[in-house]
Amino acid sequence: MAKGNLPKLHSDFSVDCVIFGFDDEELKVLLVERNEPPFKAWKAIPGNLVYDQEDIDAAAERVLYELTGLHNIFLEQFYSFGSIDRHPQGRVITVAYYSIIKRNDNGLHPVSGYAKKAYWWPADNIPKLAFDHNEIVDKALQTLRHKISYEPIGFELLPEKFTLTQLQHIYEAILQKRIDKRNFRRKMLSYGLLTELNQKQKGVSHRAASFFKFNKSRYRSLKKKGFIFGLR
Amino acid sequence: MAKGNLPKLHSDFSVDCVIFGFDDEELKVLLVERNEPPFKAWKAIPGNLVYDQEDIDAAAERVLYELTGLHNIFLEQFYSFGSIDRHPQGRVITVAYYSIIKRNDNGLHPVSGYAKKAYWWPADNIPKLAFDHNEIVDKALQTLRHKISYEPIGFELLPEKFTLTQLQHIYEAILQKRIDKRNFRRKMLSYGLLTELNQKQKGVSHRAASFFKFNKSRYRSLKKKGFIFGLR
DNA sequence: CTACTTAGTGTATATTTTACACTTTAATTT
DNA sequence: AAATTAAAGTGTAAAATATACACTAAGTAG
Repeated sequence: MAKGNLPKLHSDFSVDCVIFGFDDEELKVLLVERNEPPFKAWKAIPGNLVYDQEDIDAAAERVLYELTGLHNIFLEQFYSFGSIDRHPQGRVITVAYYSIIKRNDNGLHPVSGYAKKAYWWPADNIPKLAFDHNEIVDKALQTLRHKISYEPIGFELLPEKFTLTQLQHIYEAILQKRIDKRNFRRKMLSYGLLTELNQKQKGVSHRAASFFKFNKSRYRSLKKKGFIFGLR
Repeated sequence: MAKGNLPKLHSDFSVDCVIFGFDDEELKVLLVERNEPPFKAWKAIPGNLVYDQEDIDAAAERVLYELTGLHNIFLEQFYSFGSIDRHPQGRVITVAYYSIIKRNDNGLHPVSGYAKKAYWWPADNIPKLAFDHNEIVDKALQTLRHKISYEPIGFELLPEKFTLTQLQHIYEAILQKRIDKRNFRRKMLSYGLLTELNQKQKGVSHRAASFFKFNKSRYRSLKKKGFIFGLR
């Protein structure tokens, strides 16, 4: 695996997965503690080498599952990183994915051992990471921030039923700006894709908010006709 | 290189490059004729295996140079394709780039032999291509169509000096819709990024159009402040 | 029953987008 | 040299969208 003096016609490669979550306050990124020599550091979500029998999308799903115990999660490839010297152990090209998950209070259920030491970090305050992982997380963040302006990915961070205030907080956290409550609600409701449920919050010490759900299948059919769901 | 029965920890990989051009009428894609057995077909721009000593971006630039004789061209990675069976000769993951070039009447000056048989095809009428190259070209087109809505990539298809009508034709070709001339001009000029030159077309049998140039450095500084140049 | 906290709502103004048709200029034709 | 042809270049009104802004409603806690 060490770099040879003659060109080799193959390289190792891996998938990396940047995982975003939201805790009702701010956007978070899941980072794992790297304990292997030669140094100890945080790193972005583990890459995994990909095997010959596995599509890269499937490899990314596997990595995500091993870390979180979750299946059927929003997961999208966003860039591949291939500088010669990006990895100290030799040439490793990585195909990077980002994932957006709903954080529930049960926490994560990692399947494999290496994923045990994973913690959420504020997206706007990422520590120094191993290798080129800061670059990867940055690009994932850029992608997420851009994407929310033309696709309804905010809902991926929320449970099935959510309040408009929760949704607004997500847009504010991702777009990094304050949004007017009335204008936000008007805009979101104008698309006709949110259904108000006959349910309200319980146990809150103030007026209870209505729950809504997002009509995903209706969105998909509108999207085919050129409709854009987004907010700048 | 054939698929083994046991997992291998590496795979071959390549870069592919989808090249767009514009001939004052429509958007074109450069395709090369594939003559190697076992079959003959058009394919998207040649992938090339990447060597251990080469960054993937550099490899893409090299491929582009070999095909066109051009350097310093718009070139951007957009997706990686890694299905197990995408290539008949075994597992090859490819990092795909798209490029936008100015077509001048000199034509192309391919450097390497394999690129001699390259022809421009209308982007909306691509023939059946080898491997998964139709998928790759489709995704490149989607990327281009999306990108033009928030970045001034149209200028990459034009010479230094261009008329507003040329520019409009590019937007129409890429966005696949008619645009009102007055509204288009007003919008484009409103950004303050086009400088009208003291030069006009010559030898045209109608009123001669003014030439303009695009102020790229000014655009870059505006972009840093959050400015978006685009058209939907 | 009072205080506290967040949910929920309307309107006026500014900005942006859209739709639309004629005059100007240069070369070519007669 | 006058008429024809072809694309360049230009303004305005209406519609749609985005923005700015402040109070009332409802539920809980004390």
